[in-house]
Amino acid sequence: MSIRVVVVDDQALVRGGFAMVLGHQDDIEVVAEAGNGLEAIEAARTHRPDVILMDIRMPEMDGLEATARIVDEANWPVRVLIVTTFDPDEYVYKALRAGASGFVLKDIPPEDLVAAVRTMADGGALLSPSITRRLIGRFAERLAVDTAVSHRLERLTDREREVLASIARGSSNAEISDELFIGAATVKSHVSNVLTKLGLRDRAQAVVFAYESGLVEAGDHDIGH
Amino acid sequence: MSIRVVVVDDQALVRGGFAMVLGHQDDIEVVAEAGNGLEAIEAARTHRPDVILMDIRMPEMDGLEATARIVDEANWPVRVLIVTTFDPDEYVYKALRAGASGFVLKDIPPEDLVAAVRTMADGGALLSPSITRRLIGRFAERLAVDTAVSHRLERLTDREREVLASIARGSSNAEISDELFIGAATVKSHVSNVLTKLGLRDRAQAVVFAYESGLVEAGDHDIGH
DNA sequence: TCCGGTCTCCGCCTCACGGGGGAGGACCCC
DNA sequence: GGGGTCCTCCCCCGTGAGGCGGAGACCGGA
Repeated sequence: MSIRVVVVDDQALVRGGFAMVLGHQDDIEVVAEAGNGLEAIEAARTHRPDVILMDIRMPEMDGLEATARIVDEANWPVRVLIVTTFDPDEYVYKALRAGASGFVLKDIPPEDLVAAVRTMADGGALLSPSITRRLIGRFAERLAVDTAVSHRLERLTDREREVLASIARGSSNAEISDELFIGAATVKSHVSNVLTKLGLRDRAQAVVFAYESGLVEAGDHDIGH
Repeated sequence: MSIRVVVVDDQALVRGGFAMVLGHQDDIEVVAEAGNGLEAIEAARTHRPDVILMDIRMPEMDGLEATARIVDEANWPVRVLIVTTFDPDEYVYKALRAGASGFVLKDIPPEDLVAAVRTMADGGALLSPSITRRLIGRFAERLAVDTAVSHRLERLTDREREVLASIARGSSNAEISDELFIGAATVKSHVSNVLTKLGLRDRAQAVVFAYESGLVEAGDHDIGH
């Protein structure tokens, strides 16, 4: 069972180059090529490939939009590898958001591209080193901020941190009282202490602090209904 | 100029294997080996390598602690590649937090390890495909949440979104009034509308919403002084 | 033994906050 | 012209929130 690939790029030359490199591999078969997003969707429907090499800048419909639609409607495990000349952050995030599983630059060595396709077919994900670096950078940055600010968190007692966590969920004093099984007056004491120790004015600022300090993280809990 | 590498692992056999694979490359030179974190720090100081292959689980001092100290005190561009048998999330994040630039599993094919070392030396970063995938997953997840909740944001007028953004910075009504050059009464109107439209109770919950919806992101602005 | 920290709780006081309801002006579209 | 939305501003009113001071109980260390 070879890996079935569709190559999407508006430049026939580039498309041909990729197809040739991949086609020469025993375990890879280029089943179709497409010159824009619409053709890509059509090709995906018809051939149900394992992997799609997708350019971003194309006429008619760009690769991001096409990726989103293909991933959305596909009922088989298709994986999209974005292959582009440009690498601005926005493209990467949009691509990942659209459902792409990989993102590499066109200057990638042929053997690496082949390896990338195999990785994708195996269910893995892959980013260009420079892009991976930025992703890591983002994470490391956030974590660094976390550690820096968490010093102030240490000044709080365990109970006060619990109260702060409740505040950060949007709880009122009465709700915190229920959540922690303590009296309303006690909650007020704790809240006052938290605000004083952290140099904050009100619970809204406490929520900001909780998020910025990493005590809670966006996505930790649901909002609304 | 060959790439100078230090290999750190408590198992001599593993260490030897890595050293042999890397040593056979023309452009890579293994300048030292270490059996635990303390030795790693010492070796890093002495040899000032370009890349350090670092195991995590080791006696005396583990690889994460050693990585943190080395990266912290190094005044040359050293890059640490974590090479481990285990891949739980926590390790990855701790490693990146400690300052590692890469994270791969020990079952990596030799040629890939060599490529990884070269990537690191070039200033790139690298994660195992499975780990990259999870990183991407996290991002995609967050972005998905972003889009889902941002629908509700669209119900707000431009001015109301501005007010919400101010609330999310921890501003009081009076401060928002100054920031937006509008009267205090106007601010109250906007705040009321925001809360009503979003189904929230008070400004604290509005802050939570702002973070969870992606309107603001942790790290967007400073907190405290 | 006493001291300090923590957790618990009680008043009292002030006020910013938020709800309700209303109103005028600017703009746009039919 | 009329209807719609948005931004602006006003008053009244109730209450949750936060500051301040005090207090009893527990526990661990000096």
